[in-house]
Amino acid sequence: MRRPTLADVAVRAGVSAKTVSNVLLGRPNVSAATRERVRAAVAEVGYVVNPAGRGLASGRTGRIAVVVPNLYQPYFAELAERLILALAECDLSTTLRIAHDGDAERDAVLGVTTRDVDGVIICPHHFTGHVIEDRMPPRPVVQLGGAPSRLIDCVVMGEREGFEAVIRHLLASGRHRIALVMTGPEMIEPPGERFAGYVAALDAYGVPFDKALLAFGSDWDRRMSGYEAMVGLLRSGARFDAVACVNDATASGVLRALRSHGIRVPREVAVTGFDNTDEGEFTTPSLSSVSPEQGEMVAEAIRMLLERIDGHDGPAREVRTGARLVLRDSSA
Amino acid sequence: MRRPTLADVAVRAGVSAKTVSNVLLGRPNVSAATRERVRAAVAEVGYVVNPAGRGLASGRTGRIAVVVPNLYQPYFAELAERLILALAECDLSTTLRIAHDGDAERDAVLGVTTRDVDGVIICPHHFTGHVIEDRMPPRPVVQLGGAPSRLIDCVVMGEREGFEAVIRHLLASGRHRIALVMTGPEMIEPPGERFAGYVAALDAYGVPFDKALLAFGSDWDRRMSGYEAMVGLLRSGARFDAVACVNDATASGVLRALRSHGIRVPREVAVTGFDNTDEGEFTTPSLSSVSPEQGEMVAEAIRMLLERIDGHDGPAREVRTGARLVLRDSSA
DNA sequence: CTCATCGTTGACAACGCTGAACTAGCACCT
DNA sequence: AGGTGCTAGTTCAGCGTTGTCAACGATGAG
Repeated sequence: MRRPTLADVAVRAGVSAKTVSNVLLGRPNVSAATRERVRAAVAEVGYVVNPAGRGLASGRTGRIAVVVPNLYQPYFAELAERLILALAECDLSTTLRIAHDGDAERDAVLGVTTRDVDGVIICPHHFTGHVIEDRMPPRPVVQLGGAPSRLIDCVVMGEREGFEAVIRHLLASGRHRIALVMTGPEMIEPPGERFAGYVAALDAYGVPFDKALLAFGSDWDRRMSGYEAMVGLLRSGARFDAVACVNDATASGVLRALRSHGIRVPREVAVTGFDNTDEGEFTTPSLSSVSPEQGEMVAEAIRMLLERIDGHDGPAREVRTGARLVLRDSSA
Repeated sequence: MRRPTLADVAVRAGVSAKTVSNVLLGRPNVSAATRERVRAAVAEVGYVVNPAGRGLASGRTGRIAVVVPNLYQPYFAELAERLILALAECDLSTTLRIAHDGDAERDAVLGVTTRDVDGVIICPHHFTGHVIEDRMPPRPVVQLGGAPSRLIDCVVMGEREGFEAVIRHLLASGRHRIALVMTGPEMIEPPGERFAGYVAALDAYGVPFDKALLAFGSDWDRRMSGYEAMVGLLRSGARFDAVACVNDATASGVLRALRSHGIRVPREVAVTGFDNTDEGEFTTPSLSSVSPEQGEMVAEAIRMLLERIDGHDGPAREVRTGARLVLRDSSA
């Protein structure tokens, strides 16, 4: 029982294989009657295109590479899931690549490890457009989150605005010594989006910036990293009444550190996260956070990528999407 | 600047295209000298195979579909990540499919939604081999976790053994009224692996089984589900000194429910999870759990799948892998 | 009534690769 | 000398699809 081919459908419909192909590709210049006859024949013989054949003839694969640093971070897992489902809606299949470090991300963007695809959507961890220098990626690439560059289309989550909003919320509740738990010095210089939001909010309230309130974890999104950073800050003797964390996982570690030092949240110290992951609802106390509009981010990324694949040329674009403040017990 | 083809390499190396192909495929009947010459030529012209061409000619795609119910559960996210990386080691690319419900899982197994692949690895949520009845999948399929069936090769995580171990641990610490938080009645009838482990441990200690200690959540792995189940159990007035949960996420919700009712863990009630996700280290208190040997599971699944793709025929096989008890504060 | 035009369809040649079948050369045996 | 068996390599014909271009019939203008 061979799998039916275009030719089989063609015989059935009494037309040439090429006409069947045209119908399937939605090409113009096929009469409605023929179109209908072909569709019927396709259904009757149970035809499905062979992507290998199509790929060979057209030079396209119908596949998009989605590159994420890992899947254990809920933020990336959710983003990957949304991307896969949204791309499937567009009849595009997906190949997921895990890029553990900056080199792997660069290779994915430059097409070294992503050859068999029409385009790449990268959700970067370390990556910024700068690392590829002047080498243009051989295939369309869209960056989803992270720091934008002049080279690659980028969807920028409203990190700055979101982070500023959460800091303003803390300031408005009367807390003025707000510690900031980040991942590494590189988030300050060059200033990361979230750090910029922090500074902007302080400015708006006329609160002086105090370097002693910065704490750095060793690893971006491990809970342990937040724990270590918090312990370090407590040992330093710095005084603070709120802790803003760059993400929920870090905040989870911070909460644990505060608890183990007998500091009550939010009574003595308020804590906030970022990303609004599922977990935040179940920490003790539940965690205030900022929810990026992932649906919007994904839609924009796919739109831009498809335009590029369709041949759109021009300078790198930048689209900003929104973020929403989610208040829970940890900052009441 | 055309992308180089086999023919280009062949000219460069002074052999036929077929010989280059043979070298690339590691076929015998090529002298060491020729082999070396070809390799050099490949490197010089920067040749990379065109998977579409290869696929069309060979009938294989070099791609495996990995099917998971979602990515927001750390257990599946980690499994997917491991699978992707391990398959990449074997020069197999991966297409990740999200199958939200049993129908989607069945379609993936039966090849309806997974056409362009050489094989399928399914990490099931609802799926059991029975739903496909007598329809044989058109492509090799391996099931990773879940309930085995007579139809499909299956890697069974040592759920029964692992769950029995954690219950024995609770019993050994003197707790005899052990509540069990599960997802739905179907885990009891037909008996799920974890439920079987629970019963076996009770038997071994001569502790009578008490139906009043069973609690059911609405959803498999949502934290909220554990929360609701626990609240229900507390309202029922049942008395217990330990709660064993079918997974960490459920346990996280249970901890929250106990806390909000002022019940101290582990002083009054011990709590255990399953899966040993990262999160368990950061709950309050930290969560005792069972760690499945995912590395082993993944390796076995891939081995079986490759054997099938290589033409191995025969009845469905079943491989059991281990699980390891991880003790933390929640059951001290 | 003829000719140009337009919309529709078909013939054919790729696309890059591999399987099957074949050949040339050599060593070994009878 | 002639057959046999093996290795190293080649030739050729597709695999299923789409792009190019030519051919066709119908239509409308002159």
